[in-house]
Amino acid sequence: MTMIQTVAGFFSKNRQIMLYGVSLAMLLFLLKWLELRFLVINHIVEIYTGVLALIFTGLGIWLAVKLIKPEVKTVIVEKEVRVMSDGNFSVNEAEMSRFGLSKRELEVLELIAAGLSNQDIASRLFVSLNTVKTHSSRLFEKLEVKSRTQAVEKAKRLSLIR
Amino acid sequence: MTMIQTVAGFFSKNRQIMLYGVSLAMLLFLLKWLELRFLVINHIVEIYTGVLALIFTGLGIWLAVKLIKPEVKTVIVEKEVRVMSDGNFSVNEAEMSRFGLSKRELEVLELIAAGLSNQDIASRLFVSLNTVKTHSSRLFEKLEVKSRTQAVEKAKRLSLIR
DNA sequence: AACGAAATCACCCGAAAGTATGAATCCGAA
DNA sequence: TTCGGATTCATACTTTCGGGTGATTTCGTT
Repeated sequence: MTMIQTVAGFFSKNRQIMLYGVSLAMLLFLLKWLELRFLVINHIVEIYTGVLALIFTGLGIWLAVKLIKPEVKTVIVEKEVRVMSDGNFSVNEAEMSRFGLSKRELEVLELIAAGLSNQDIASRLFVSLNTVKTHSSRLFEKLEVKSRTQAVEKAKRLSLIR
Repeated sequence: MTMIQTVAGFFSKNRQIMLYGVSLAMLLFLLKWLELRFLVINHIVEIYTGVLALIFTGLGIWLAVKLIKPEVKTVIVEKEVRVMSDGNFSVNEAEMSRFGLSKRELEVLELIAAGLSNQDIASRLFVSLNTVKTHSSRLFEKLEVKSRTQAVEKAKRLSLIR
């Protein structure tokens, strides 16, 4: 902020200026009134000065409090966000050979795990339904399971598929 | 921090103080000049008041700046940190309600995912096969799938089950 | 007490899945 | 070239799954 802008900003705060003027006027009236009644003439200047000092010191403090910008402190908090394990690791080659699944059987297994029906898999692989059944039966034997759901469960558990 | 930076920082942080000081000096000069030419004794009170006002307003501001602790405004910025999921987090409650699965339906879903047949599930839950079929049918409707394998795939993908 | 959601069970039917057996073709290794 | 595994397909059969409908009971809420 430049000095020009500071000055402009100060004067743009009209309410403060108004308040300032009104306060001053009222004070002068009060002083005049007091002068006529109670205060002794030979101390009027000191009293006047003291009152002015107090008032304008207070005004200055009030202005400063209003104008000073709060210091901004930025705190960076690390927030843990759990994400799916990104599956970048490949399928378990060791377990792969252990069950002796053929390439085609593994392919069928993956499609079964994706939730496809045998007919869907047949269409996808351009083979007959019977072929898919044969493959699935054989891979069930090799995995020692009795249904496609068990096969998927075991295959995922052993990371044969992701 | 170097001396240059310190001084620069001081001036930048106390622009308002500087402004008041400069204004005061200029005003005094002006008054001296005016006193020598036009204004004399008959305006001394107003001038004195103005000068006092400026001085003590400046004093007030200076005091405030010196004594008042700057308000610290704390801004918290959350930074997301990706971590591998270790499977310890519970099922997704938000998605849970989205599908409106009942307690029993979720139970059946979990057993289906474990690879059990409907008959197995019936035995495990001590209910009839028909009951399991009803539950599974209803949960398939709610999950908008057509088979147990698809249900398992979707449920695991959405963390409805682990 | 009335209500609605949840849970339970039954029966029927068609579709899908799985088993068993046999067979043809292809392809890489011995 | 021969052999065996892999792949393909077929037919027949059994089991399981899933949809549809209807009914009863339980239980918490109003």
